Amino acid sequence: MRTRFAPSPTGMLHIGGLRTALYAYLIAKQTDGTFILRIEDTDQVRTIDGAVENILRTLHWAGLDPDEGVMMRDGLPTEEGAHGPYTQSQRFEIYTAHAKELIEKGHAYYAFDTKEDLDHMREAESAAGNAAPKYDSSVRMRMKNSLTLPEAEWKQKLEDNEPHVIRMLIPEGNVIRFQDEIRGKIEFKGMEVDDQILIKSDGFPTYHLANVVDDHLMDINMVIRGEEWLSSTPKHLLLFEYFGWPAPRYAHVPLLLNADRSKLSKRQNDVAAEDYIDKGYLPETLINFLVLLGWNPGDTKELFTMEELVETFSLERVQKGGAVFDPERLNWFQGQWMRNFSPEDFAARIQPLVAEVYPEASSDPQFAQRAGLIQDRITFFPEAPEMLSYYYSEPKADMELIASKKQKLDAKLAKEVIELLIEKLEPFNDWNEDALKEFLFALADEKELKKGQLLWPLRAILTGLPFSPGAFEVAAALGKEKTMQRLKKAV
RNA sequence: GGCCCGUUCGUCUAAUGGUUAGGACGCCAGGUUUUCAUCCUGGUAACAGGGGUUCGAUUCCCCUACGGGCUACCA
Repeated sequence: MRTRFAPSPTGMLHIGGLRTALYAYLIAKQTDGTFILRIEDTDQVRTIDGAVENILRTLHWAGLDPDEGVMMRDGLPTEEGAHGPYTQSQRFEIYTAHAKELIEKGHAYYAFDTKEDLDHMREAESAAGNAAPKYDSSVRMRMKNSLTLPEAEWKQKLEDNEPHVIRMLIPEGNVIRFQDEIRGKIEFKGMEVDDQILIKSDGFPTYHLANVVDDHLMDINMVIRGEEWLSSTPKHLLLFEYFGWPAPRYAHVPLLLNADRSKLSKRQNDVAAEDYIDKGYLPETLINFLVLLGWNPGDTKELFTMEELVETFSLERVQKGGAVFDPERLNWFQGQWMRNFSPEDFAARIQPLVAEVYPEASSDPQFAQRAGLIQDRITFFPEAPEMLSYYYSEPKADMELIASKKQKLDAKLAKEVIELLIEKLEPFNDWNEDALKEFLFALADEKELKKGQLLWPLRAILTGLPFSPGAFEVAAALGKEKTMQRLKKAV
């Protein structure tokens, strides 16, 4: 399969776009095919500087590097492949030539209507009770175009460079049927659409023309795109027919929705993939979460690597209805993937982050062991520095933290406990987690203290944090010297 | 308004012409635990409604409702 992802460089990559790209990527990969990236920048007004770079960076982060088309090389966008250029603004002449071909074949025509002409037309149609005024056979003959103007006249207008567009001639009462890979049979009875503009007055093609021409010229045989394109598919199919080209197969993927089931929007959610990168989500998390928003493997497996997805993904198992984007579930996947790292990988990933705050961490021989204690406790890498702060800086444990209502521990008792700990630990030398545990449990029993009454102050003093790995673990990892120092300082 | 698409627990979803309608997230309860988290056990909760077809429909058909998309010289 040759699939493509064809975003417009109008801003950050949308999370729904990322999912569409993922599906297209998976279909290409599982057929040893080609995943192509094409840039659809035919709207010169909405095109934003840097958007292409952002899209490429995000796709790379997600593991969806294109095989062909626009891609990143040495940090700069470039193009590779035999079907280029892959940026539509560089294919200007191709579209013009194809539009002219359609005119010659009688499937398209020049129109010279101004914005005002069209406004008047719509007003008149509304007044006449036509709720959906269209530029079709019912009004076509009253407008200023090469279908109605004498040939000499419209040719003169062209010569005079009078502003004009090229419109596609939509036949009446046509029935278009096609097979959608996800939805099955789709039927449009009577094409109730405008004579679509193919070339705008600025000479650029519209989506419809550029998309069809490029999908053909780039040998795309499977178009995977959002559901919002379903209604325009008849126009595209008609265009393929006009050109005499075989049409690709189409798969329209369901939309991503807000909690209230409206189309996923900025107002209610973060919609840019970059927002999730910035928050610290792993690429594995986002890919895993997104692929299951609209697809399922047919069994109860939920955790998938990209390799596994390439194996098992299929369009037949893609859902027809839209899927609500549920951040809670996203977070669950994040937890799963965080815990999925081997302890070595986990330590290697967080070490640079911790070292940014505590340079000492980069050469800490005990780093791996210390990191291992927090793997189950953090959901995002950026939480790591704080969770390890007490190894590299003096914690601030005030009495407010040390005394704990929940542990039935007031300031007075806390003080006594600390003194007891100092007294008993001073001569204790078997300084490892298990031995400390055994020793301190026995001590609590002996003094008729609840375990929490003994251990909470120890943990609080050693870490200065309300939540952290356990007291024995930290004491062992910290070493006897530092442990005793901190206890003494707390009194 | 018109055209098109859709509808199973709150959410992501499975399955089936006959099932106690399954799993996961969340939530609740319990267990492990010095805290938090992890982990373990259990619980809560769904076939949009109405007609058909059928011995039997959540499943097939029709209608309705609801939701969504499109209806631009945006993609």
